[in-house]
Amino acid sequence: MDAAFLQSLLGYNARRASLAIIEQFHVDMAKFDLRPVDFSVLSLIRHNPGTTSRQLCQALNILPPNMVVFLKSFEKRQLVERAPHPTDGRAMGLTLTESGEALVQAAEKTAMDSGLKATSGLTESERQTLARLLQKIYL
Amino acid sequence: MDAAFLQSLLGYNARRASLAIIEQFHVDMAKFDLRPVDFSVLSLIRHNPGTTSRQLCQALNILPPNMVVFLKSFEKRQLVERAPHPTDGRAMGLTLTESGEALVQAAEKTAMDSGLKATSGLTESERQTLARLLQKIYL
DNA sequence: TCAATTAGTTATTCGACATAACCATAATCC
DNA sequence: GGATTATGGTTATGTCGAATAACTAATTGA
Repeated sequence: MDAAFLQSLLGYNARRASLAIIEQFHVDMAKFDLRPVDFSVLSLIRHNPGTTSRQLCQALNILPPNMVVFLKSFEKRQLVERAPHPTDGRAMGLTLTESGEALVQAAEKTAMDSGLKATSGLTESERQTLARLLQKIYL
Repeated sequence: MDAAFLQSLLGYNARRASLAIIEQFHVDMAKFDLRPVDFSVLSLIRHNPGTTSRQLCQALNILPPNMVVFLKSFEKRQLVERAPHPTDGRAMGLTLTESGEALVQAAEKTAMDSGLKATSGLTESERQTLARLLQKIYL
């Protein structure tokens, strides 16, 4: 099958590569029962304690109704706590629980390893180049 | 919002970048009424006339039941023709119709332009580096 | 020859993502 | 200060792409 033309398109390559990396990610994250989007949300809460649902939505391009579902499941799993926001009576400040902190810390370590595994054909310098070029596209 | 950790992950960058490119692609392809997957299928048929549904499925990682739906719509739009396969009585050989050929040819031109537009912050040499590194991941 | 495999199809399900409508609080502006 | 508008959050629902199960017809091969 001649796929030379498709392979000349950056979008095609970006999509195939990101699918490959995410598939590896999915496998490695299974032990934490976290999907990529779950991990992204939790990691952002970890590094931005007290953040609001709305801020997470903006950062990750997720719509509020869907975020509600994620946060509910995190609360049920006792990974995240919601406290009244100090200055905005409508909002809730989000923080990790102690067990959430432990889980996300371990998951972040796994996430880094997973990325290395998925790009084992690249040198460290190539990885940095790749990350830099990708960020130039979407940032 | 501090997203520094997520941005250090290749998978996160790859996903965000591919979404950005594909969004542009979607906009530019609207005039042909083709989604990215439609375009991929049609382009592969163009460059592999007589190919079978199964081969397309393998090349694009699409499951057969879903491919059936795509091909049906292409046939209805008179972009693709199905002929009995010369050697395998179960299979059908796929080719573009005359109007399909014209449409895909124009769409391929648009696809290349769209990729350039989505990566306008990159130099041509950076684009080539990016494509090469991405292919090292998924091929 | 006959069991196992393969190409293609139908019907259905699952899951990610989007829309519409709503409540409570905040901010804005006469 | 009070009415209006905007915003954070939520519920219910819809849409669409992707996956599963089950089937027919044709091929392969032991």
